[in-house]
Amino acid sequence: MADTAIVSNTVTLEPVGQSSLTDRVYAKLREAILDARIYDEATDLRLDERSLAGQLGISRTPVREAVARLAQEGLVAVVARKGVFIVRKTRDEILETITVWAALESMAARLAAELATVREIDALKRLAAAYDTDDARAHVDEYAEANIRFHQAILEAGRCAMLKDIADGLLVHVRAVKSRAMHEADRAVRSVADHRDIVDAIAMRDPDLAGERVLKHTMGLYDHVHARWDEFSGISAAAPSA
Amino acid sequence: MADTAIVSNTVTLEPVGQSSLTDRVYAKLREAILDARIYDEATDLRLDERSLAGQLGISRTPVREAVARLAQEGLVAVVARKGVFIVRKTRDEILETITVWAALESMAARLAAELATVREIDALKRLAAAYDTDDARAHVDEYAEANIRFHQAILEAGRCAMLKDIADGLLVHVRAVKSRAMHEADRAVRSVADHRDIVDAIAMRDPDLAGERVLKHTMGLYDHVHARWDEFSGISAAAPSA
DNA sequence: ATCTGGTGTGTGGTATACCACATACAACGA
DNA sequence: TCGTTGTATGTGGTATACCACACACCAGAT
Repeated sequence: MADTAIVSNTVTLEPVGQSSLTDRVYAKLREAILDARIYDEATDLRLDERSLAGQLGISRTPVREAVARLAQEGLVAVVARKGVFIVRKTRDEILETITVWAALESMAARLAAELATVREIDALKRLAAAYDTDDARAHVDEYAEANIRFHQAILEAGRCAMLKDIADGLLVHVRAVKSRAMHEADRAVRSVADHRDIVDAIAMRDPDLAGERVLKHTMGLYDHVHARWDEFSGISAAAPSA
Repeated sequence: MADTAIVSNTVTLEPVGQSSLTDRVYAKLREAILDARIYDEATDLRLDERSLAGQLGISRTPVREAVARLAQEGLVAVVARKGVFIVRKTRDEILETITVWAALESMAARLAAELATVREIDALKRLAAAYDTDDARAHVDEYAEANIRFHQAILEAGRCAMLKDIADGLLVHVRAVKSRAMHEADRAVRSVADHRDIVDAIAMRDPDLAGERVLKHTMGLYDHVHARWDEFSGISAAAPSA
């Protein structure tokens, strides 16, 4: 009965962990799918609601709601009376995703050119300069991560939460492709140069230029995937296969 | 036992109404919210899962799943142990929505300039020419609908389903604002002119120009809302109040 | 008259049971 | 041997029951 108020009432105490089971399951599943090397052939694409509920020690209900969210997000597809399957996007879907991503990030760059603080621009400069062309060539996987962070930073500098949220939703699908494409040496090199140009445009406070450069940069990835999709069969986030 | 196959087996029979209850409830609720004049003050923002289930003659489960989808879409907000509420977007959220919309449609216009068929371009021309400035001024509400159709057509001409899907999701929130803004005579007039320019750019097969014009056009709406939000209090889709 | 505390009621959250259908496989017939 | 058909089993879809908490309201004390 006591201990409801541990301290004097004038203190604003923590809003308490309000996350529902559904939320936590959703986050867990999403993370699991994310580093599950989706595009790694032979990865089990199947999810079983009952089995998941069992493993997590909860009922099917929150699992189902979490799965439903993943489904709307396009990460999984649920087929009545057949099962829940992790979605492996087709070439065309990946291309569409890249297109949307380009649209969003380009707009963010425009906004960033107008709104970014000098502090943010400095941060961008640092991110863009962290790897020179040789570094990028040498530590490709590491650079791929830095690359993602750079683009995230631009999205954030745009100060439009919705822009970033939608882009984040697509990130899962773009990530693997991006890191894979990065393995072509010339692409990593070009990426470093492009990033520098993009930051320059933002620093010059030129929205049109910034937007255009981001657009061309991302559509470069589009062209790359468009031309060489077949080589992407069986890609994975980090692929150690003997 | 019989009547499983009504006709001979070589006939591919209809895929049957495969929509689940959840899907239908989702569609119904979405539609209901859409023409519920969300931004009409005094509209009841509350949704009751049990009551809805009762009205529809089904259990809470599909209703909950439908509500969850609407929630992720941002149309409603569910608060634990308090209720489900239709979301009335704030000024800043509307502005963000317009921004994202601009990004998507601008990209669609770029693509349309490259990919649209002559037939599609003709259709766009017709949509843009259907109302001249006087018509637009005279039949504002009617024109507002035509306006939406024009923008939808551009999204479609881009041949990027994902672009259009995401934009459709935002449409609900943009719609009311757009039709309201249209009531300022000069905006309707400018809109007609802008549309013509946009189609021209697409017809000229100039992606950069098309993208830029759509961007400026939509950001015009942004500026308008930015400057005159207060007058939007209590807007509605079609407001007949005595 | 005002404040305090308990209690009733309604909400979304969760657990559980059952359903209809899809699938695989075994049993049977030609 | 091959094809057909019945049947067992597993899946997501739906219905239902119960829970914990939020909130409003009222009784009692001050």
